Amino acid sequence: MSRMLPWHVAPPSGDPLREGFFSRPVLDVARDLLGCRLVSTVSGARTAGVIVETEAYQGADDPASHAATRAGRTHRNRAMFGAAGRAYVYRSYGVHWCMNIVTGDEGCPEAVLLRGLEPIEGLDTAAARRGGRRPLAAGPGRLCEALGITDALYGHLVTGPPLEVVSGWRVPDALVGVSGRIGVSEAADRPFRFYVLGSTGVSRHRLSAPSKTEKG
DNA sequence: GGTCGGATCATCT
DNA sequence: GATGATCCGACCG
Repeated sequence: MSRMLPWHVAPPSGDPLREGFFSRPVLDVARDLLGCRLVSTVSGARTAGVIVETEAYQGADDPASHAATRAGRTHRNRAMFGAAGRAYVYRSYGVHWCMNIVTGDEGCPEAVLLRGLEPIEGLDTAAARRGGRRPLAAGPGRLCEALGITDALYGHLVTGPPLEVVSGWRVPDALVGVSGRIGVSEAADRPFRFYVLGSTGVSRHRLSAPSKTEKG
């Protein structure tokens, strides 16, 4: 069941976000990214969608993060330690690309995983990239496929082409859902996932995630 | 409607 | 050598 949302009735408008938007605490950025647009220009094709689901990964103390203390700084996660506003793209399960935006202060490895969006521009291109499969961009792997995001964009700033985040509508608190994180085996219960209630771009996933707190 | 197993490989131990 | 911030198709009801 989908809800009527602002971008369904009003033409998109807004300006590219600046790096200052991203050099804030990761939870603030994750929440405020809802309603913004992600625009990619890859191989001459422009595709865009409204961000409707995000997940925060909070620094070295976060055991679910690729940059947890256990792992430390590696070749893969080096972008997370860099300046805010850059893309951290990685390969998931050897199959999919997933994209984060680095937040916070340089040296502090925080990032927001983009988990879902509602495509609003370049729908034909996105559908072709997805081989016609639906949903188009609900879920981090699908999102990257629909927008043509690969590791070619690793470390790129997201403040201008080929990949940029544009301000959109401030999603009211009443429409923002908060939950634990999906697919992680540790600290999954931290309320670091943000999504737009009623949006078709929010990923569906298996219920009854295994509880990590159970003990003998 | 739902639940389940396999794909597939860069990365890290 | 094991793991994983996922997705898809098969199968069951």
